[in-house]
Amino acid sequence: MASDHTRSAILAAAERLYADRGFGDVTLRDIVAEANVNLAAVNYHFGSKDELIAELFVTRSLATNRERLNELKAAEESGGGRASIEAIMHALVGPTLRGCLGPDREGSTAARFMIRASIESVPPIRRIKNREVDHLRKFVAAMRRSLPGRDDAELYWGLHFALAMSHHTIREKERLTKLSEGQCDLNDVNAIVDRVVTVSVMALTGGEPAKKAPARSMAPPYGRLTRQDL
Amino acid sequence: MASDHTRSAILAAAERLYADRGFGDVTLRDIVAEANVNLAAVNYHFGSKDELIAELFVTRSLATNRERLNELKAAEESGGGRASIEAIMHALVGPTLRGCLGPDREGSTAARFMIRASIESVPPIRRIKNREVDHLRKFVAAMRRSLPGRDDAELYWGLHFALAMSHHTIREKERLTKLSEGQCDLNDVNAIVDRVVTVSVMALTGGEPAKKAPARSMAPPYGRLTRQDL
DNA sequence: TTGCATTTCAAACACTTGTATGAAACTATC
DNA sequence: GATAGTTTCATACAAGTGTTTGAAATGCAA
Repeated sequence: MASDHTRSAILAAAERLYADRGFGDVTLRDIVAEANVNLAAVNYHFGSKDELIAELFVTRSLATNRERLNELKAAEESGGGRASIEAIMHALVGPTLRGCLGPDREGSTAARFMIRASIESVPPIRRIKNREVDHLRKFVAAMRRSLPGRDDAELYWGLHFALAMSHHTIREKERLTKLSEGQCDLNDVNAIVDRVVTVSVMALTGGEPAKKAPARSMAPPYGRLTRQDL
Repeated sequence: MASDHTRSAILAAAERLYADRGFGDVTLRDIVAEANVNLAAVNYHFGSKDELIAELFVTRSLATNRERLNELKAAEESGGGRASIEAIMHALVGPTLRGCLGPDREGSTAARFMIRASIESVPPIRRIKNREVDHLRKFVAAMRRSLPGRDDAELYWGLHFALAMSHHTIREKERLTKLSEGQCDLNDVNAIVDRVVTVSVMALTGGEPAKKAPARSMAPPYGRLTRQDL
Protein backbone atom coordinates (compact mmCIF):
# COMPACT_ATOMS: atom_id res chain seq x y z
CA MET A 1 0.00 0.00 0.00
CA ALA A 2 3.00 2.22 0.57
CA SER A 3 2.25 5.93 0.79
CA ASP A 4 -0.10 6.46 -2.14
CA HIS A 5 2.13 9.31 -3.13
CA THR A 6 2.03 8.54 -6.82
CA ARG A 7 -1.66 7.90 -6.84
CA SER A 8 -2.58 11.16 -5.18
CA ALA A 9 -0.09 13.10 -7.25
CA ILE A 10 -1.81 11.84 -10.37
CA LEU A 11 -5.25 12.72 -9.05
CA ALA A 12 -4.18 16.20 -8.06
CA ALA A 13 -2.35 16.90 -11.30
CA ALA A 14 -5.16 15.53 -13.40
CA GLU A 15 -7.79 17.58 -11.65
CA ARG A 16 -5.75 20.72 -11.97
CA LEU A 17 -5.03 20.23 -15.67
CA TYR A 18 -8.56 19.21 -16.54
CA ALA A 19 -9.88 22.19 -14.63
CA ASP A 20 -7.57 24.56 -16.44
CA ARG A 21 -7.58 23.23 -19.96
CA GLY A 22 -10.53 20.89 -20.33
CA PHE A 23 -10.71 17.18 -21.02
CA GLY A 24 -10.14 17.45 -24.72
CA ASP A 25 -6.83 19.19 -24.38
CA VAL A 26 -5.12 17.16 -21.69
CA THR A 27 -3.32 13.91 -22.40
CA LEU A 28 -2.00 11.32 -20.00
CA ARG A 29 1.47 12.53 -20.85
CA ASP A 30 0.56 16.01 -19.71
CA ILE A 31 -0.76 14.62 -16.47
CA VAL A 32 2.22 12.48 -15.62
CA ALA A 33 4.55 15.32 -16.49
CA GLU A 34 2.69 17.62 -14.13
CA ALA A 35 2.66 14.96 -11.44
CA ASN A 36 6.29 13.99 -11.99
CA VAL A 37 5.49 10.33 -12.28
CA ASN A 38 5.89 7.72 -14.93
CA LEU A 39 3.42 7.37 -17.77
CA ALA A 40 2.60 3.78 -16.91
CA ALA A 41 1.62 4.75 -13.41
CA VAL A 42 -1.78 5.89 -14.55
CA ASN A 43 -2.74 2.55 -15.94
CA TYR A 44 -1.13 0.77 -13.03
CA HIS A 45 -3.08 2.69 -10.42
CA PHE A 46 -6.32 3.39 -12.19
CA GLY A 47 -6.60 0.87 -14.97
CA SER A 48 -7.34 3.39 -17.66
CA LYS A 49 -7.69 7.05 -18.38
CA ASP A 50 -11.47 6.86 -18.17
CA GLU A 51 -11.35 5.29 -14.75
CA LEU A 52 -9.09 8.08 -13.58
CA ILE A 53 -11.58 10.66 -14.78
CA ALA A 54 -14.43 8.72 -13.26
CA GLU A 55 -12.71 8.60 -9.90
CA LEU A 56 -12.11 12.33 -9.94
CA PHE A 57 -15.71 13.02 -10.76
CA VAL A 58 -17.17 10.51 -8.36
CA THR A 59 -15.15 11.93 -5.52
CA ARG A 60 -16.39 15.44 -6.10
CA SER A 61 -19.94 14.32 -6.79
CA LEU A 62 -20.13 12.33 -3.61
CA ALA A 63 -18.99 15.37 -1.67
CA THR A 64 -21.70 17.52 -3.20
CA ASN A 65 -24.37 14.90 -2.70
CA ARG A 66 -23.36 14.46 0.88
CA GLU A 67 -23.62 18.19 1.46
CA ARG A 68 -27.03 18.27 -0.14
CA LEU A 69 -28.38 15.45 1.96
CA ASN A 70 -26.92 16.89 5.14
CA GLU A 71 -28.61 20.19 4.48
CA LEU A 72 -31.86 18.45 3.61
CA LYS A 73 -31.73 16.32 6.73
CA ALA A 74 -31.05 19.32 8.92
CA ALA A 75 -33.96 21.17 7.40
CA GLU A 76 -36.31 18.25 7.87
CA GLU A 77 -35.27 17.70 11.45
CA SER A 78 -35.69 21.30 12.41
CA GLY A 79 -39.10 21.21 10.76
CA GLY A 80 -40.31 18.14 12.54
CA GLY A 81 -39.87 15.78 9.61
CA ARG A 82 -41.21 18.17 7.06
CA ALA A 83 -38.96 20.82 5.57
CA SER A 84 -40.25 23.91 3.84
CA ILE A 85 -40.07 23.80 0.09
CA GLU A 86 -37.67 26.73 0.22
CA ALA A 87 -35.31 24.82 2.46
CA ILE A 88 -35.50 21.76 0.21
CA MET A 89 -34.67 23.74 -2.89
CA HIS A 90 -31.92 25.47 -1.01
CA ALA A 91 -30.41 22.13 -0.05
CA LEU A 92 -30.63 21.01 -3.64
CA VAL A 93 -28.96 23.91 -5.40
CA GLY A 94 -26.96 25.50 -2.63
CA PRO A 95 -24.04 23.09 -2.40
CA THR A 96 -23.48 22.97 -6.13
CA LEU A 97 -23.68 26.71 -6.61
CA ARG A 98 -21.53 27.46 -3.61
CA GLY A 99 -19.05 24.83 -4.72
CA CYS A 100 -18.69 26.16 -8.22
CA LEU A 101 -19.16 29.89 -7.77
CA GLY A 102 -18.12 30.48 -4.20
CA PRO A 103 -15.60 33.30 -3.68
CA ASP A 104 -13.36 31.39 -1.29
CA ARG A 105 -13.20 28.74 -3.93
CA GLU A 106 -12.78 31.01 -6.85
CA GLY A 107 -9.36 29.58 -7.55
CA SER A 108 -10.33 26.18 -6.28
CA THR A 109 -9.35 23.36 -8.53
CA ALA A 110 -12.23 21.21 -7.42
CA ALA A 111 -14.73 23.84 -8.40
CA ARG A 112 -13.21 24.54 -11.77
CA PHE A 113 -12.99 20.83 -12.41
CA MET A 114 -16.69 20.40 -11.76
CA ILE A 115 -17.49 23.26 -14.08
CA ARG A 116 -15.45 21.59 -16.78
CA ALA A 117 -17.23 18.33 -16.14
CA SER A 118 -20.50 20.15 -16.57
CA ILE A 119 -19.45 21.91 -19.75
CA GLU A 120 -17.60 19.22 -21.62
CA SER A 121 -19.48 16.11 -20.66
CA VAL A 122 -17.02 13.39 -21.52
CA PRO A 123 -18.22 9.73 -21.70
CA PRO A 124 -17.05 8.40 -18.34
CA ILE A 125 -18.67 11.35 -16.60
CA ARG A 126 -21.89 10.99 -18.49
CA ARG A 127 -22.10 7.39 -17.41
CA ILE A 128 -21.84 8.40 -13.78
CA LYS A 129 -24.37 11.18 -14.09
CA ASN A 130 -26.92 8.73 -15.34
CA ARG A 131 -26.77 6.99 -12.00
CA GLU A 132 -27.65 10.11 -10.05
CA VAL A 133 -31.35 9.41 -10.29
CA ASP A 134 -31.54 7.66 -6.95
CA HIS A 135 -30.04 10.64 -5.24
CA LEU A 136 -32.56 13.01 -6.77
CA ARG A 137 -35.45 10.79 -5.75
CA LYS A 138 -34.70 11.58 -2.16
CA PHE A 139 -35.41 15.20 -2.92
CA VAL A 140 -38.61 14.37 -4.72
CA ALA A 141 -39.70 12.46 -1.64
CA ALA A 142 -38.97 15.45 0.56
CA MET A 143 -40.84 17.71 -1.83
CA ARG A 144 -43.82 15.38 -1.70
CA ARG A 145 -43.89 15.63 2.05
CA SER A 146 -43.54 19.39 1.88
CA LEU A 147 -46.23 19.93 -0.72
CA PRO A 148 -48.68 17.11 -0.15
CA GLY A 149 -51.43 16.56 -2.65
CA ARG A 150 -49.48 18.09 -5.47
CA ASP A 151 -49.18 16.19 -8.70
CA ASP A 152 -45.91 14.29 -8.89
CA ALA A 153 -45.21 15.58 -12.37
CA GLU A 154 -45.27 19.11 -11.00
CA LEU A 155 -42.67 18.18 -8.44
CA TYR A 156 -40.42 16.68 -11.09
CA TRP A 157 -40.74 19.77 -13.23
CA GLY A 158 -39.89 21.96 -10.30
CA LEU A 159 -36.84 19.92 -9.47
CA HIS A 160 -35.84 19.89 -13.11
CA PHE A 161 -36.08 23.65 -13.44
CA ALA A 162 -34.15 24.20 -10.24
CA LEU A 163 -31.31 22.09 -11.54
CA ALA A 164 -31.61 23.81 -14.90
CA MET A 165 -31.07 27.25 -13.43
CA SER A 166 -28.34 26.08 -11.13
CA HIS A 167 -26.34 24.19 -13.73
CA HIS A 168 -26.84 26.73 -16.48
CA THR A 169 -25.60 29.48 -14.22
CA ILE A 170 -22.43 27.55 -13.51
CA ARG A 171 -21.97 26.54 -17.08
CA GLU A 172 -22.62 29.93 -18.62
CA LYS A 173 -21.38 32.25 -15.96
CA GLU A 174 -18.84 33.77 -18.28
CA ARG A 175 -21.41 34.36 -20.95
CA LEU A 176 -23.89 35.91 -18.56
CA THR A 177 -21.23 38.26 -17.28
CA LYS A 178 -20.36 39.25 -20.81
CA LEU A 179 -23.95 39.60 -21.94
CA SER A 180 -24.91 41.72 -18.98
CA GLU A 181 -21.66 43.64 -19.14
CA GLY A 182 -21.02 42.90 -15.51
CA GLN A 183 -24.45 43.98 -14.30
CA CYS A 184 -25.22 40.48 -13.08
CA ASP A 185 -23.00 39.87 -10.08
CA LEU A 186 -21.74 36.30 -10.32
CA ASN A 187 -19.62 36.69 -7.21
CA ASP A 188 -22.45 37.08 -4.74
CA VAL A 189 -23.20 33.39 -4.43
CA ASN A 190 -25.77 33.72 -1.70
CA ALA A 191 -27.77 36.12 -3.79
CA ILE A 192 -27.66 33.71 -6.70
CA VAL A 193 -28.75 30.82 -4.53
CA ASP A 194 -31.63 32.88 -3.22
CA ARG A 195 -32.59 33.87 -6.70
CA VAL A 196 -32.64 30.31 -7.96
CA VAL A 197 -34.51 29.13 -4.90
CA THR A 198 -37.09 31.88 -5.24
CA VAL A 199 -37.83 31.11 -8.85
CA SER A 200 -37.89 27.37 -8.22
CA VAL A 201 -40.38 27.79 -5.42
CA MET A 202 -42.51 30.04 -7.60
CA ALA A 203 -42.41 27.42 -10.30
CA LEU A 204 -43.69 24.88 -7.80
CA THR A 205 -46.23 26.95 -5.94
CA GLY A 206 -47.24 29.55 -8.46
CA GLY A 207 -45.81 32.55 -6.73
CA GLU A 208 -45.07 33.18 -3.09
CA PRO A 209 -41.93 34.83 -1.78
CA ALA A 210 -39.15 32.53 -0.62
CA LYS A 211 -37.47 32.37 2.76
CA LYS A 212 -33.87 31.56 3.55
CA ALA A 213 -31.95 28.60 4.95
CA PRO A 214 -28.32 28.37 6.08
CA ALA A 215 -25.63 25.89 5.13
CA ARG A 216 -21.90 25.56 4.56
CA SER A 217 -19.20 23.01 3.82
CA MET A 218 -15.68 22.22 2.66
CA ALA A 219 -14.16 20.22 -0.15
CA PRO A 220 -12.93 16.88 1.16
CA PRO A 221 -9.53 15.42 0.25
CA TYR A 222 -9.32 12.41 -1.95
CA GLY A 223 -9.67 8.96 -0.47
CA ARG A 224 -9.64 5.64 -2.15
CA LEU A 225 -12.96 4.70 -3.68
CA THR A 226 -14.50 1.36 -4.25
CA ARG A 227 -15.85 0.96 -7.75
CA GLN A 228 -19.49 1.79 -8.28
CA ASP A 229 -19.26 4.22 -5.48
CA LEU A 230 -21.91 6.58 -6.69
CA MET B 1 -19.39 24.76 -59.24
CA ALA B 2 -20.88 21.61 -60.68
CA SER B 3 -23.78 20.13 -58.72
CA ASP B 4 -22.57 20.36 -55.14
CA HIS B 5 -23.48 16.75 -54.83
CA THR B 6 -20.42 15.79 -52.85
CA ARG B 7 -20.61 18.79 -50.62
CA SER B 8 -24.20 18.23 -49.62
CA ALA B 9 -23.68 14.52 -49.24
CA ILE B 10 -20.95 15.23 -46.73
CA LEU B 11 -23.09 17.71 -44.83
CA ALA B 12 -26.02 15.34 -44.67
CA ALA B 13 -23.95 12.34 -43.68
CA ALA B 14 -22.03 14.29 -41.09
CA GLU B 15 -25.14 15.70 -39.49
CA ARG B 16 -26.75 12.30 -39.36
CA LEU B 17 -23.75 10.59 -37.82
CA TYR B 18 -23.05 13.34 -35.34
CA ALA B 19 -26.69 13.34 -34.34
CA ASP B 20 -26.69 9.59 -33.80
CA ARG B 21 -23.33 8.96 -32.24
CA GLY B 22 -21.97 12.27 -31.04
CA PHE B 23 -18.91 14.25 -32.06
CA GLY B 24 -16.46 12.22 -30.10
CA ASP B 25 -17.32 8.99 -31.82
CA VAL B 26 -17.44 10.01 -35.44
CA THR B 27 -14.35 10.32 -37.59
CA LEU B 28 -13.96 11.81 -41.03
CA ARG B 29 -13.61 8.30 -42.35
CA ASP B 30 -17.00 7.40 -40.95
CA ILE B 31 -18.50 10.42 -42.60
CA VAL B 32 -17.05 9.88 -46.04
CA ALA B 33 -18.05 6.24 -45.90
CA GLU B 34 -21.63 7.19 -45.08
CA ALA B 35 -21.61 9.82 -47.81
CA ASN B 36 -19.92 7.56 -50.34
CA VAL B 37 -17.29 10.13 -51.18
CA ASN B 38 -13.56 10.25 -50.93
CA LEU B 39 -11.76 11.07 -47.72
CA ALA B 40 -9.99 14.05 -49.22
CA ALA B 41 -13.28 15.60 -50.23
CA VAL B 42 -13.89 16.94 -46.75
CA ASN B 43 -10.73 18.99 -46.70
CA TYR B 44 -11.23 20.00 -50.30
CA HIS B 45 -14.73 21.34 -49.74
CA PHE B 46 -14.57 22.56 -46.17
CA GLY B 47 -10.93 23.11 -45.40
CA SER B 48 -10.96 21.11 -42.19
CA LYS B 49 -13.08 18.98 -39.96
CA ASP B 50 -13.76 21.86 -37.62
CA GLU B 51 -15.00 24.05 -40.41
CA LEU B 52 -17.38 21.31 -41.46
CA ILE B 53 -18.81 21.11 -37.97
CA ALA B 54 -19.00 24.87 -37.76
CA GLU B 55 -20.93 25.07 -40.99
CA LEU B 56 -23.42 22.48 -39.80
CA PHE B 57 -23.97 24.31 -36.56
CA VAL B 58 -24.13 27.77 -38.06
CA THR B 59 -26.75 26.68 -40.54
CA ARG B 60 -29.02 25.32 -37.86
CA SER B 61 -28.38 28.18 -35.50
CA LEU B 62 -29.21 30.76 -38.10
CA ALA B 63 -32.48 29.01 -38.76
CA THR B 64 -33.41 29.08 -35.10
CA ASN B 65 -32.36 32.68 -34.64
CA ARG B 66 -34.35 33.70 -37.67
CA GLU B 67 -37.42 31.99 -36.28
CA ARG B 68 -36.96 33.69 -32.95
CA LEU B 69 -36.64 37.13 -34.44
CA ASN B 70 -39.60 36.59 -36.74
CA GLU B 71 -41.76 35.62 -33.82
CA LEU B 72 -40.49 38.54 -31.80
CA LYS B 73 -41.11 40.98 -34.62
CA ALA B 74 -44.62 39.67 -35.16
CA ALA B 75 -45.38 40.03 -31.48
CA GLU B 76 -44.06 43.57 -31.35
CA GLU B 77 -45.96 44.63 -34.43
CA SER B 78 -49.25 43.25 -33.23
CA GLY B 79 -48.64 45.01 -29.94
CA GLY B 80 -47.90 48.38 -31.46
CA GLY B 81 -44.14 48.22 -31.00
CA ARG B 82 -44.29 46.75 -27.53
CA ALA B 83 -44.76 43.02 -27.10
CA SER B 84 -45.97 41.43 -23.89
CA ILE B 85 -43.26 39.82 -21.83
CA GLU B 86 -45.00 36.49 -22.34
CA ALA B 87 -44.78 36.86 -26.09
CA ILE B 88 -41.12 37.81 -25.89
CA MET B 89 -40.23 34.81 -23.79
CA HIS B 90 -42.28 32.66 -26.08
CA ALA B 91 -40.34 33.91 -29.07
CA LEU B 92 -37.12 33.21 -27.24
CA VAL B 93 -37.65 29.64 -26.14
CA GLY B 94 -40.35 28.45 -28.52
CA PRO B 95 -38.27 27.89 -31.65
CA THR B 96 -35.53 26.03 -29.85
CA LEU B 97 -37.87 23.81 -27.89
CA ARG B 98 -40.08 23.11 -30.85
CA GLY B 99 -37.04 22.42 -32.97
CA CYS B 100 -35.50 19.95 -30.58
CA LEU B 101 -38.51 18.32 -28.98
CA GLY B 102 -41.22 18.70 -31.58
CA PRO B 103 -43.13 15.52 -32.43
CA ASP B 104 -42.99 15.99 -36.19
CA ARG B 105 -39.27 16.29 -35.78
CA GLU B 106 -38.82 13.50 -33.36
CA GLY B 107 -36.72 11.57 -35.83
CA SER B 108 -35.34 14.70 -37.40
CA THR B 109 -31.65 14.72 -37.89
CA ALA B 110 -31.41 18.47 -37.49
CA ALA B 111 -33.02 18.33 -34.08
CA ARG B 112 -30.90 15.50 -32.82
CA PHE B 113 -27.83 17.22 -34.14
CA MET B 114 -28.63 20.36 -32.20
CA ILE B 115 -29.17 18.35 -29.06
CA ARG B 116 -25.76 16.79 -29.51
CA ALA B 117 -24.25 20.20 -30.08
CA SER B 118 -25.82 21.28 -26.82
CA ILE B 119 -24.65 18.25 -24.89
CA GLU B 120 -21.13 17.73 -26.17
CA SER B 121 -19.96 21.24 -26.75
CA VAL B 122 -17.01 20.71 -29.08
CA PRO B 123 -14.54 23.58 -29.68
CA PRO B 124 -15.74 24.88 -33.07
CA ILE B 125 -19.28 25.03 -31.76
CA ARG B 126 -18.28 26.76 -28.58
CA ARG B 127 -16.54 29.42 -30.60
CA ILE B 128 -19.72 30.11 -32.51
CA LYS B 129 -21.89 30.17 -29.43
CA ASN B 130 -19.75 32.88 -27.95
CA ARG B 131 -20.80 35.16 -30.76
CA GLU B 132 -24.50 34.77 -29.99
CA VAL B 133 -24.47 37.68 -27.60
CA ASP B 134 -25.59 40.19 -30.19
CA HIS B 135 -28.59 38.11 -31.00
CA LEU B 136 -29.64 37.91 -27.38
CA ARG B 137 -29.27 41.62 -26.91
CA LYS B 138 -32.19 42.14 -29.24
CA PHE B 139 -34.33 40.24 -26.79
CA VAL B 140 -33.06 42.24 -23.88
CA ALA B 141 -34.03 45.38 -25.76
CA ALA B 142 -37.52 44.05 -26.33
CA MET B 143 -37.80 43.09 -22.69
CA ARG B 144 -36.74 46.56 -21.68
CA ARG B 145 -39.53 48.03 -23.76
CA SER B 146 -42.00 45.55 -22.34
CA LEU B 147 -41.04 46.06 -18.70
CA PRO B 148 -39.90 49.67 -18.54
CA GLY B 149 -38.24 50.87 -15.40
CA ARG B 150 -37.05 47.46 -14.41
CA ASP B 151 -33.44 47.01 -13.48
CA ASP B 152 -31.40 45.72 -16.39
CA ALA B 153 -29.79 43.05 -14.26
CA GLU B 154 -33.24 41.62 -13.58
CA LEU B 155 -33.90 41.38 -17.28
CA TYR B 156 -30.62 39.57 -17.86
CA TRP B 157 -31.37 37.13 -15.08
CA GLY B 158 -34.80 36.46 -16.50
CA LEU B 159 -33.40 35.83 -19.95
CA HIS B 160 -30.71 33.66 -18.46
CA PHE B 161 -33.18 31.52 -16.55
CA ALA B 162 -35.43 31.16 -19.56
CA LEU B 163 -32.54 29.83 -21.61
CA ALA B 164 -31.51 27.67 -18.69
CA MET B 165 -34.85 25.90 -18.51
CA SER B 166 -35.12 25.61 -22.24
CA HIS B 167 -31.66 24.21 -22.84
CA HIS B 168 -31.65 21.99 -19.81
CA THR B 169 -34.93 20.44 -20.87
CA ILE B 170 -33.51 19.62 -24.27
CA ARG B 171 -30.25 18.40 -22.88
CA GLU B 172 -31.70 16.27 -20.12
CA LYS B 173 -34.96 15.16 -21.58
CA GLU B 174 -33.99 11.52 -21.32
CA ARG B 175 -33.03 11.89 -17.70
CA LEU B 176 -36.19 13.73 -16.80
CA THR B 177 -38.27 11.04 -18.43
CA LYS B 178 -36.39 8.41 -16.52
CA LEU B 179 -36.48 10.27 -13.22
CA SER B 180 -40.19 10.94 -13.46
CA GLU B 181 -40.87 7.48 -14.80
CA GLY B 182 -42.73 8.95 -17.72
CA GLN B 183 -44.89 11.26 -15.63
CA CYS B 184 -43.41 14.32 -17.28
CA ASP B 185 -44.65 14.34 -20.85
CA LEU B 186 -41.76 15.40 -23.03
CA ASN B 187 -43.80 14.96 -26.19
CA ASP B 188 -46.25 17.76 -25.57
CA VAL B 189 -43.99 20.54 -26.76
CA ASN B 190 -46.55 23.31 -26.47
CA ALA B 191 -47.16 22.46 -22.88
CA ILE B 192 -43.44 22.56 -22.21
CA VAL B 193 -43.06 25.90 -23.94
CA ASP B 194 -45.93 27.29 -21.89
CA ARG B 195 -44.41 25.94 -18.74
CA VAL B 196 -41.04 27.52 -19.43
CA VAL B 197 -42.62 30.80 -20.46
CA THR B 198 -44.78 30.88 -17.35
CA VAL B 199 -41.89 30.34 -14.99
CA SER B 200 -39.70 32.80 -16.88
CA VAL B 201 -42.35 35.47 -16.65
CA MET B 202 -42.80 34.77 -12.97
CA ALA B 203 -39.08 35.12 -12.51
CA LEU B 204 -39.24 38.51 -14.16
CA THR B 205 -42.41 39.89 -12.68
CA GLY B 206 -42.68 38.06 -9.40
CA GLY B 207 -45.73 36.02 -10.13
CA GLU B 208 -48.56 36.69 -12.54
CA PRO B 209 -50.09 34.06 -14.82
CA ALA B 210 -48.80 33.92 -18.38
CA LYS B 211 -50.70 34.26 -21.60
CA LYS B 212 -50.05 32.51 -24.88
CA ALA B 213 -48.59 33.43 -28.25
CA PRO B 214 -48.58 31.44 -31.50
CA ALA B 215 -45.72 30.53 -33.78
CA ARG B 216 -44.45 27.81 -36.09
CA SER B 217 -41.72 27.01 -38.61
CA MET B 218 -39.78 24.47 -40.64
CA ALA B 219 -36.17 23.39 -40.88
CA PRO B 220 -34.49 24.93 -43.91
CA PRO B 221 -32.28 22.98 -46.29
CA TYR B 222 -28.60 23.67 -46.44
CA GLY B 223 -27.24 26.47 -48.59
CA ARG B 224 -23.72 27.65 -49.00
CA LEU B 225 -22.59 29.95 -46.24
CA THR B 226 -20.15 32.76 -46.27
CA ARG B 227 -17.66 32.55 -43.44
CA GLN B 228 -18.47 34.43 -40.28
CA ASP B 229 -22.12 34.00 -41.04
CA LEU B 230 -23.35 34.05 -37.50
C1' DT C 1 20.29 -11.34 4.27
C1' DT C 2 16.93 -13.76 1.62
C1' DG C 3 12.70 -13.96 -0.66
C1' DC C 4 8.43 -12.11 -2.28
C1' DA C 5 5.17 -8.64 -3.58
C1' DT C 6 4.53 -4.04 -4.85
C1' DT C 7 5.72 -0.18 -7.40
C1' DT C 8 8.36 2.44 -10.85
C1' DC C 9 10.47 3.08 -15.15
C1' DA C 10 11.91 3.53 -20.18
C1' DA C 11 10.66 1.99 -24.19
C1' DA C 12 7.85 0.36 -27.59
C1' DC C 13 3.39 -1.00 -29.44
C1' DA C 14 -0.69 -0.71 -31.96
C1' DC C 15 -3.79 2.17 -33.59
C1' DT C 16 -6.41 6.18 -34.95
C1' DT C 17 -6.64 10.66 -36.20
C1' DG C 18 -6.84 14.79 -39.48
C1' DT C 19 -4.37 16.39 -43.33
C1' DA C 20 -1.49 16.63 -47.64
C1' DT C 21 -0.09 15.04 -52.19
C1' DG C 22 -0.05 14.33 -56.94
C1' DA C 23 -1.98 11.91 -60.48
C1' DA C 24 -6.38 10.77 -62.75
C1' DA C 25 -11.08 11.85 -64.16
C1' DC C 26 -14.26 15.00 -65.31
C1' DT C 27 -16.44 19.46 -67.15
C1' DA C 28 -16.90 23.40 -69.75
C1' DT C 29 -15.04 26.77 -73.03
C1' DC C 30 -13.00 27.90 -77.06
C1' DG D 1 -11.17 18.06 -79.96
C1' DA D 2 -7.63 20.48 -77.47
C1' DT D 3 -7.12 23.22 -73.23
C1' DA D 4 -7.69 24.92 -68.69
C1' DG D 5 -10.01 24.59 -64.46
C1' DT D 6 -12.36 21.92 -61.22
C1' DT D 7 -13.24 17.89 -58.71
C1' DT D 8 -12.25 13.13 -57.32
C1' DC D 9 -9.38 9.50 -55.90
C1' DA D 10 -5.94 6.20 -53.73
C1' DT D 11 -2.44 6.58 -50.95
C1' DA D 12 0.81 8.23 -47.83
C1' DC D 13 2.20 11.14 -44.03
C1' DA D 14 3.09 12.86 -39.55
C1' DA D 15 1.74 13.21 -35.21
C1' DG D 16 -0.48 11.92 -31.12
C1' DT D 17 -3.10 8.71 -28.44
C1' DG D 18 -3.91 5.22 -24.55
C1' DT D 19 -2.01 1.01 -23.34
C1' DT D 20 1.32 -2.84 -22.63
C1' DT D 21 5.65 -4.95 -21.52
C1' DG D 22 9.36 -6.71 -18.98
C1' DA D 23 13.00 -5.48 -16.44
C1' DA D 24 14.72 -2.64 -12.60
C1' DA D 25 14.00 -0.68 -8.16
C1' DT D 26 11.87 -0.56 -3.80
C1' DG D 27 9.59 -1.95 0.48
C1' DC D 28 8.59 -5.38 3.79
C1' DA D 29 8.47 -9.76 6.31
C1' DA D 30 10.88 -13.83 8.00
